[in-house]
Amino acid sequence: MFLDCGTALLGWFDQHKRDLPWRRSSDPYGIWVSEIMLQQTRVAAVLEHYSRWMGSFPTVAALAAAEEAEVLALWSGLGYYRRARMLHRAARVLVAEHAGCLPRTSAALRELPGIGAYTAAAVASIAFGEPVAVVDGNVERVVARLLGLPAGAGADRLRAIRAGAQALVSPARPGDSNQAIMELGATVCLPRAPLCLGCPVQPWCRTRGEHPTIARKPLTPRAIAYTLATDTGGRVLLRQRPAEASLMAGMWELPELPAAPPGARVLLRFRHAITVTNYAVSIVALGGATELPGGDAAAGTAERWVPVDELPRLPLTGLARKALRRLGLWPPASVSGSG
DNA sequence: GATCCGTGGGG
DNA sequence: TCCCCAAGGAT
Repeated sequence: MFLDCGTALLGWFDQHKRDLPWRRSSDPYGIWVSEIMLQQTRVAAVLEHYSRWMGSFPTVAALAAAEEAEVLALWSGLGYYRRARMLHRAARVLVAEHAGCLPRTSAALRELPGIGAYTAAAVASIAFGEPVAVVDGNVERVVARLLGLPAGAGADRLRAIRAGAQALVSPARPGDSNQAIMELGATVCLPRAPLCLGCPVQPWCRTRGEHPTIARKPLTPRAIAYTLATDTGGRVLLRQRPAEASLMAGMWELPELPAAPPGARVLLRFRHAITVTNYAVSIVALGGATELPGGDAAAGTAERWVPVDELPRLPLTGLARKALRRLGLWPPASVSGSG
Protein backbone atom coordinates (compact mmCIF):
# COMPACT_ATOMS: atom_id res chain seq x y z
CA MET A 1 0.00 0.00 0.00
CA PHE A 2 2.69 2.48 1.01
CA LEU A 3 4.80 1.41 -1.95
CA ASP A 4 2.04 2.23 -4.46
CA CYS A 5 1.15 5.40 -2.62
CA GLY A 6 4.77 6.56 -2.64
CA THR A 7 5.05 5.79 -6.35
CA ALA A 8 1.89 7.76 -7.11
CA LEU A 9 3.26 10.66 -5.10
CA LEU A 10 6.54 10.68 -7.02
CA GLY A 11 4.73 10.51 -10.35
CA TRP A 12 2.57 13.45 -9.35
CA PHE A 13 5.64 15.41 -8.21
CA ASP A 14 7.38 14.86 -11.52
CA GLN A 15 4.36 16.39 -13.26
CA HIS A 16 3.49 19.21 -10.90
CA LYS A 17 6.58 20.34 -9.01
CA ARG A 18 7.13 24.06 -8.92
CA ASP A 19 10.18 25.52 -10.63
CA LEU A 20 12.15 26.89 -7.68
CA PRO A 21 15.72 28.24 -7.79
CA TRP A 22 17.06 25.83 -5.17
CA ARG A 23 15.75 22.92 -7.23
CA ARG A 24 17.91 23.93 -10.18
CA SER A 25 21.15 23.08 -8.41
CA SER A 26 22.50 20.16 -6.45
CA ASP A 27 24.86 22.38 -4.46
CA PRO A 28 24.44 21.23 -0.83
CA TYR A 29 25.10 24.74 0.48
CA GLY A 30 22.32 26.22 -1.65
CA ILE A 31 19.95 23.48 -0.53
CA TRP A 32 20.88 24.10 3.10
CA VAL A 33 20.28 27.86 2.76
CA SER A 34 16.89 27.25 1.16
CA GLU A 35 15.83 24.87 3.93
CA ILE A 36 16.74 27.36 6.65
CA MET A 37 14.94 30.20 4.86
CA LEU A 38 11.85 28.04 4.33
CA GLN A 39 11.45 27.28 8.04
CA GLN A 40 8.02 28.67 8.97
CA THR A 41 8.23 30.93 5.91
CA ARG A 42 6.31 30.92 2.64
CA VAL A 43 8.00 30.16 -0.66
CA ALA A 44 6.96 33.54 -2.04
CA ALA A 45 8.77 35.37 0.75
CA VAL A 46 11.91 33.26 0.33
CA LEU A 47 12.35 33.66 -3.44
CA GLU A 48 13.85 37.14 -3.59
CA HIS A 49 15.85 36.76 -0.41
CA TYR A 50 17.32 33.52 -1.68
CA SER A 51 18.65 34.98 -4.93
CA ARG A 52 20.08 38.04 -3.17
CA TRP A 53 21.69 35.83 -0.54
CA MET A 54 23.28 33.44 -3.03
CA GLY A 55 24.55 36.42 -5.01
CA SER A 56 26.27 37.88 -1.95
CA PHE A 57 27.28 34.65 -0.22
CA PRO A 58 27.65 32.03 -2.97
CA THR A 59 29.66 29.59 -0.85
CA VAL A 60 30.09 28.47 2.74
CA ALA A 61 33.44 30.27 2.79
CA ALA A 62 31.91 33.54 1.57
CA LEU A 63 29.26 33.38 4.27
CA ALA A 64 31.78 32.54 6.96
CA ALA A 65 33.90 35.53 5.98
CA ALA A 66 31.01 38.00 6.16
CA GLU A 67 30.26 40.35 9.05
CA GLU A 68 27.15 39.57 11.05
CA ALA A 69 25.65 42.98 10.13
CA GLU A 70 25.85 42.10 6.42
CA VAL A 71 24.24 38.76 7.11
CA LEU A 72 21.38 40.31 9.05
CA ALA A 73 20.88 43.05 6.46
CA LEU A 74 20.35 40.42 3.77
CA TRP A 75 18.00 38.49 6.04
CA SER A 76 16.01 41.61 6.95
CA GLY A 77 12.34 41.00 6.23
CA LEU A 78 12.43 37.23 6.56
CA GLY A 79 11.94 37.19 10.33
CA TYR A 80 13.22 34.71 12.92
CA TYR A 81 16.63 36.35 12.81
CA ARG A 82 18.16 33.68 15.00
CA ARG A 83 18.11 31.52 11.86
CA ALA A 84 20.51 33.90 10.11
CA ARG A 85 22.87 34.05 13.08
CA MET A 86 22.98 30.28 13.41
CA LEU A 87 23.47 29.79 9.68
CA HIS A 88 26.39 32.23 9.89
CA ARG A 89 27.82 30.48 12.93
CA ALA A 90 27.46 27.06 11.32
CA ALA A 91 29.30 28.29 8.21
CA ARG A 92 32.21 29.34 10.41
CA VAL A 93 32.22 25.94 12.10
CA LEU A 94 32.32 24.23 8.70
CA VAL A 95 35.24 26.36 7.51
CA ALA A 96 37.14 25.79 10.74
CA GLU A 97 36.49 22.08 11.12
CA HIS A 98 35.18 20.68 7.83
CA ALA A 99 37.17 22.40 5.07
CA GLY A 100 34.02 24.39 4.27
CA CYS A 101 32.05 21.29 3.29
CA LEU A 102 28.72 20.08 4.67
CA PRO A 103 28.66 16.70 6.42
CA ARG A 104 26.93 14.11 4.25
CA THR A 105 24.72 12.37 6.83
CA SER A 106 21.65 13.58 8.69
CA ALA A 107 23.22 12.55 12.02
CA ALA A 108 26.28 14.73 11.43
CA LEU A 109 24.26 17.63 10.00
CA ARG A 110 22.11 17.55 13.13
CA GLU A 111 25.11 18.68 15.20
CA LEU A 112 25.33 22.06 13.46
CA PRO A 113 23.72 25.18 14.93
CA GLY A 114 20.24 25.80 13.56
CA ILE A 115 19.88 22.31 12.09
CA GLY A 116 17.25 20.19 13.80
CA ALA A 117 15.66 16.89 12.87
CA TYR A 118 13.73 18.29 9.94
CA THR A 119 16.54 20.25 8.28
CA ALA A 120 19.08 17.47 8.81
CA ALA A 121 16.80 15.00 7.04
CA ALA A 122 15.93 17.46 4.29
CA VAL A 123 19.54 18.31 3.40
CA ALA A 124 20.75 14.72 3.76
CA SER A 125 18.02 13.34 1.50
CA ILE A 126 17.94 16.11 -1.11
CA ALA A 127 21.66 16.82 -1.38
CA PHE A 128 23.17 13.44 -0.51
CA GLY A 129 20.48 10.84 -1.21
CA GLU A 130 20.12 9.53 2.33
CA PRO A 131 16.81 7.58 2.53
CA VAL A 132 15.50 9.37 5.60
CA ALA A 133 12.00 10.87 5.88
CA VAL A 134 11.42 14.51 6.76
CA VAL A 135 8.60 15.39 9.14
CA ASP A 136 7.49 18.99 8.91
CA GLY A 137 4.05 20.54 9.33
CA ASN A 138 3.00 19.43 5.85
CA VAL A 139 4.12 15.84 6.30
CA GLU A 140 2.45 15.61 9.68
CA ARG A 141 -0.85 16.77 8.22
CA VAL A 142 -0.68 14.67 5.04
CA VAL A 143 0.31 11.44 6.78
CA ALA A 144 -2.21 11.96 9.58
CA ARG A 145 -4.95 12.27 6.98
CA LEU A 146 -3.68 9.30 5.00
CA LEU A 147 -3.74 7.16 8.15
CA GLY A 148 -7.00 8.60 9.40
CA LEU A 149 -5.45 9.92 12.60
CA PRO A 150 -7.44 12.59 14.38
CA ALA A 151 -5.88 16.02 14.80
CA GLY A 152 -4.00 16.47 18.03
CA ALA A 153 -0.63 15.93 19.65
CA GLY A 154 1.16 13.18 21.49
CA ALA A 155 4.23 11.01 21.19
CA ASP A 156 2.38 7.95 19.92
CA ARG A 157 0.74 9.92 17.17
CA LEU A 158 4.08 11.38 16.11
CA ARG A 159 5.69 7.94 16.07
CA ALA A 160 2.97 6.64 13.77
CA ILE A 161 3.42 9.64 11.50
CA ARG A 162 7.20 9.19 11.35
CA ALA A 163 6.77 5.53 10.45
CA GLY A 164 4.22 6.35 7.78
CA ALA A 165 6.43 9.06 6.30
CA GLN A 166 9.44 6.74 6.26
CA ALA A 167 7.41 4.05 4.46
CA LEU A 168 6.61 6.54 1.71
CA VAL A 169 10.25 7.38 0.99
CA SER A 170 11.63 5.88 -2.20
CA PRO A 171 15.13 4.50 -1.54
CA ALA A 172 16.02 5.44 -5.10
CA ARG A 173 14.80 9.04 -4.86
CA PRO A 174 14.54 10.03 -1.20
CA GLY A 175 14.96 13.75 -1.80
CA ASP A 176 12.19 13.83 -4.38
CA SER A 177 9.95 11.71 -2.14
CA ASN A 178 10.35 14.16 0.69
CA GLN A 179 9.80 17.19 -1.51
CA ALA A 180 6.80 15.50 -3.09
CA ILE A 181 4.90 15.02 0.15
CA MET A 182 5.71 18.56 1.29
CA GLU A 183 4.65 19.92 -2.10
CA LEU A 184 1.41 17.98 -1.84
CA GLY A 185 0.76 19.50 1.57
CA ALA A 186 1.57 22.98 0.33
CA THR A 187 -0.54 22.90 -2.82
CA VAL A 188 -3.22 20.16 -2.54
CA CYS A 189 -3.60 18.72 0.95
CA LEU A 190 -4.16 22.20 2.38
CA PRO A 191 -4.80 22.74 6.10
CA ARG A 192 -8.24 24.28 5.78
CA ALA A 193 -9.79 23.22 2.50
CA PRO A 194 -7.86 20.36 0.86
CA LEU A 195 -8.32 19.85 -2.89
CA CYS A 196 -9.10 16.14 -2.62
CA LEU A 197 -10.43 15.82 -6.16
CA GLY A 198 -6.99 16.65 -7.52
CA CYS A 199 -5.07 14.53 -5.06
CA PRO A 200 -2.83 11.78 -6.46
CA VAL A 201 -3.00 9.67 -3.27
CA GLN A 202 -6.73 9.96 -2.68
CA PRO A 203 -7.21 6.16 -3.25
CA TRP A 204 -4.99 5.46 -0.23
CA CYS A 205 -6.43 8.17 2.02
CA ARG A 206 -8.65 7.23 4.95
CA THR A 207 -9.77 10.81 5.52
CA ARG A 208 -10.81 12.10 2.10
CA GLY A 209 -11.85 15.59 2.94
CA GLU A 210 -12.36 15.66 6.67
CA HIS A 211 -9.90 18.15 8.00
CA PRO A 212 -10.26 19.27 11.58
CA THR A 213 -7.87 22.06 12.52
CA ILE A 214 -6.70 23.33 15.85
CA ALA A 215 -7.41 26.95 16.73
CA ARG A 216 -4.53 29.13 17.86
CA LYS A 217 -4.30 31.39 20.83
CA PRO A 218 -5.31 34.99 20.07
CA LEU A 219 -2.57 37.61 19.94
CA THR A 220 -2.07 40.03 22.81
CA PRO A 221 -2.83 43.62 21.78
CA ARG A 222 -0.31 46.30 22.72
CA ALA A 223 0.22 49.96 21.85
CA ILE A 224 3.71 51.12 20.89
CA ALA A 225 5.10 54.46 19.70
CA TYR A 226 8.16 55.35 17.67
CA THR A 227 9.47 58.72 16.65
CA LEU A 228 10.56 59.96 13.25
CA ALA A 229 13.46 62.38 13.57
CA THR A 230 15.01 63.75 10.40
CA ASP A 231 17.63 66.43 9.89
CA THR A 232 18.22 68.88 7.08
CA GLY A 233 20.86 66.62 5.57
CA GLY A 234 18.35 63.95 4.64
CA ARG A 235 19.24 61.70 7.54
CA VAL A 236 16.97 59.78 9.87
CA LEU A 237 17.67 58.84 13.48
CA LEU A 238 17.79 55.09 14.10
CA ARG A 239 18.54 52.95 17.11
CA GLN A 240 20.01 49.48 17.30
CA ARG A 241 18.29 46.93 19.49
CA PRO A 242 20.52 45.37 22.16
CA ALA A 243 22.51 42.30 21.11
CA GLU A 244 20.98 40.35 23.99
CA ALA A 245 17.38 41.27 23.18
CA SER A 246 15.22 38.21 22.71
CA LEU A 247 13.26 39.91 19.96
CA MET A 248 15.07 41.06 16.80
CA ALA A 249 18.46 41.36 18.53
CA GLY A 250 20.91 43.72 16.86
CA MET A 251 18.39 44.97 14.34
CA TRP A 252 17.87 48.70 13.68
CA GLU A 253 14.61 50.59 14.13
CA LEU A 254 13.16 54.03 14.78
CA PRO A 255 13.66 55.21 18.38
CA GLU A 256 10.89 53.92 20.59
CA LEU A 257 9.01 56.25 22.93
CA PRO A 258 7.72 55.14 26.34
CA ALA A 259 4.29 56.35 25.24
CA ALA A 260 2.86 58.65 22.63
CA PRO A 261 3.04 62.06 24.37
CA PRO A 262 -0.26 63.95 24.66
CA GLY A 263 -0.52 66.45 21.85
CA ALA A 264 2.23 64.84 19.84
CA ARG A 265 1.84 65.06 16.08
CA VAL A 266 0.99 61.56 14.90
CA LEU A 267 2.32 61.00 11.39
CA LEU A 268 1.11 57.46 10.92
CA ARG A 269 -0.76 54.64 12.56
CA PHE A 270 -0.80 50.98 11.57
CA ARG A 271 -0.97 47.47 12.92
CA HIS A 272 1.91 45.04 12.98
CA ALA A 273 1.78 41.55 14.47
CA ILE A 274 5.00 40.03 15.78
CA THR A 275 4.81 36.44 17.01
CA VAL A 276 2.33 36.59 19.88
CA THR A 277 1.71 40.35 20.04
CA ASN A 278 -0.54 42.52 17.94
CA TYR A 279 1.01 46.00 17.99
CA ALA A 280 -0.96 49.18 17.43
CA VAL A 281 1.88 51.35 16.16
CA SER A 282 2.04 55.13 16.22
CA ILE A 283 4.79 57.10 14.51
CA VAL A 284 5.07 60.60 15.94
CA ALA A 285 7.08 63.58 14.76
CA LEU A 286 9.98 64.76 16.91
CA GLY A 287 9.61 68.29 18.21
CA GLY A 288 7.01 70.30 20.10
CA ALA A 289 5.73 68.16 22.93
CA THR A 290 7.77 65.19 21.78
CA GLU A 291 11.26 64.59 23.09
CA LEU A 292 13.42 61.55 22.85
CA PRO A 293 14.01 59.78 26.13
CA GLY A 294 17.64 60.58 26.89
CA GLY A 295 20.52 59.18 28.87
CA ASP A 296 20.11 55.85 30.54
CA ALA A 297 16.93 54.93 28.68
CA ALA A 298 19.09 54.31 25.64
CA ALA A 299 22.06 52.85 27.52
CA GLY A 300 23.75 50.01 25.73
CA THR A 301 22.01 50.72 22.45
CA ALA A 302 23.72 52.43 19.56
CA GLU A 303 22.06 55.44 17.96
CA ARG A 304 22.92 56.83 14.56
CA TRP A 305 21.84 59.48 12.11
CA VAL A 306 21.63 57.45 8.93
CA PRO A 307 21.54 58.96 5.41
CA VAL A 308 18.40 57.66 3.76
CA ASP A 309 20.27 56.12 0.86
CA GLU A 310 22.29 53.97 3.28
CA LEU A 311 19.21 52.32 4.74
CA PRO A 312 19.47 49.21 2.53
CA ARG A 313 22.83 48.36 4.10
CA LEU A 314 21.38 48.22 7.63
CA PRO A 315 19.52 45.27 9.13
CA LEU A 316 16.20 47.01 9.70
CA THR A 317 13.32 45.33 11.48
CA GLY A 318 10.30 44.59 9.35
CA LEU A 319 8.27 46.98 11.45
CA ALA A 320 10.79 49.79 10.85
CA ARG A 321 10.82 49.11 7.13
CA LYS A 322 7.04 49.14 7.00
CA ALA A 323 6.97 52.54 8.77
CA LEU A 324 9.70 54.03 6.57
CA ARG A 325 7.94 52.78 3.45
CA ARG A 326 4.67 54.39 4.43
CA LEU A 327 6.52 57.59 5.30
CA GLY A 328 8.00 57.67 1.81
CA LEU A 329 11.59 57.07 2.94
CA TRP A 330 11.88 53.46 1.76
CA PRO A 331 13.13 52.37 -0.60
CA PRO A 332 15.51 55.33 -1.01
CA ALA A 333 15.16 57.14 -4.31
CA SER A 334 18.66 56.05 -5.32
CA VAL A 335 17.69 52.37 -5.38
CA SER A 336 13.96 52.51 -5.96
CA GLY A 337 14.27 51.87 -9.66
CA SER A 338 16.72 49.01 -9.47
CA GLY A 339 14.89 46.52 -7.32
C1' DG B 1 5.96 19.49 26.51
C1' DA B 2 5.33 24.46 26.28
C1' DT B 3 6.98 28.75 24.91
C1' DC B 4 9.31 31.97 22.25
C1' DC B 5 11.03 33.75 17.96
C1' DG B 6 8.77 37.64 12.47
C1' DT B 7 6.81 38.61 8.42
C1' DG B 8 4.15 39.91 3.96
C1' DG B 9 0.62 37.99 1.44
C1' DG B 10 -3.86 35.96 0.56
C1' DG B 11 -8.76 34.75 1.62
C1' DT C 1 -10.01 45.29 7.64
C1' DC C 2 -9.15 41.28 9.88
C1' DC C 3 -7.57 36.72 10.32
C1' DC C 4 -4.64 32.95 9.03
C1' DC C 5 -0.81 31.73 8.36
C1' DA C 6 4.47 28.69 6.54
C1' DA C 7 9.40 23.46 4.36
C1' DG C 8 11.37 24.49 12.80
C1' DG C 9 14.82 25.06 16.34
C1' DA C 10 16.38 26.29 20.88
C1' DT C 11 15.54 26.46 25.56
